[in-house]
Amino acid sequence: MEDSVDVLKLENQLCFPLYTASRLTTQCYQPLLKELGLTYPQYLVMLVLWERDQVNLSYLSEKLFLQSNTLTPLLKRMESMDLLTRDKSLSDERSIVIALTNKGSKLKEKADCIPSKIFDQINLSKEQAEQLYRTLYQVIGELENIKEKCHY
Amino acid sequence: MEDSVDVLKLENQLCFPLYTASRLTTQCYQPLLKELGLTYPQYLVMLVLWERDQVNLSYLSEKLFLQSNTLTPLLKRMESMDLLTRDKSLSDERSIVIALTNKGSKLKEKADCIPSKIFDQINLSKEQAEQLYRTLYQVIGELENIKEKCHY
DNA sequence: ATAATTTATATCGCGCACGATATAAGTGTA
DNA sequence: TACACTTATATCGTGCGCGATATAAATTAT
Repeated sequence: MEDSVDVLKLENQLCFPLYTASRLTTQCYQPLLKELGLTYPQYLVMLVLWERDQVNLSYLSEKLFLQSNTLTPLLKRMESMDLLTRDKSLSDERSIVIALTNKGSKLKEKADCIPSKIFDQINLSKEQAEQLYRTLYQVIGELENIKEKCHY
Repeated sequence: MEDSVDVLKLENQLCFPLYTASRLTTQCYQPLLKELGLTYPQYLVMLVLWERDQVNLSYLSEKLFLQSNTLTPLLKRMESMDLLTRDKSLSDERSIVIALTNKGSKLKEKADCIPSKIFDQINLSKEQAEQLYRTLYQVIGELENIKEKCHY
């Protein structure tokens, strides 16, 4: 970041390359995920469910930093794709349980090769990637903290 | 990034925190940009135009890594907000010239305080921010290169 | 026990973002 | 010169993503 008089120059913004890198990486996923019939946000949902099946919407919301207004339609589409089911929880009727179908579970095998293919395209060294990872989660932590404070 | 057997664990993905940090930072802009009547992508367009007025759509496309299918409606809305004008180029009728209005130009003054406010929220050290910036542009460079190659 | 408050999720409206495609103008080749 | 090809932008359809709000169930307070 150059010491520039004009703070409003595009090249002096930190969030713009963040936004752009995010979009470009998501684009890289598209052809790979197309073979699985998934969009990138759907893929993220699957990652969570492959790791822990039968969760409520809040759990997905917490893990993915996405709200129900985004997740509800997204999960509905995935249900219609027979990847998962959405049922009311027995212990709390306001809550829904999201569970993988067999088809949804089996999709994991096809997804196995994706992370390394993406990583190859990004072409960062392992050290750079780790540093980037840590910084990004630091930013996320900061912004999540701010968000929680704003609720009071 | 942990050495984990399961490459498909959410915590082992690099692009997910990238995606999330991008979304969260964009959210931070919202209340600030709301006062200017702008969305984040519109703000980016303004950054480019404040720096260099009277450009064609391709220029914006190149600078912002956004395509015409995104930019055309976005610019149209900004034209209707009287921030800019879109006119056919005299030298090439396929091309349009996007120029700031007085209202659009003056908005820069109100935007002046935004970058520092955002930077404060992110709360990275200057060194961390610079490192992040460099790495992000490195990723962008890599992925843009791949994209250009895929056109052949 | 009842009312007030909170919580889990859904709905609504709008602005992107993007793959695919269309349209018209400009350029290159035979 | 005419045709083939390329280019600049627009259109189309779909899936998010998000601020704002609604609905119903659960919890808390009185």
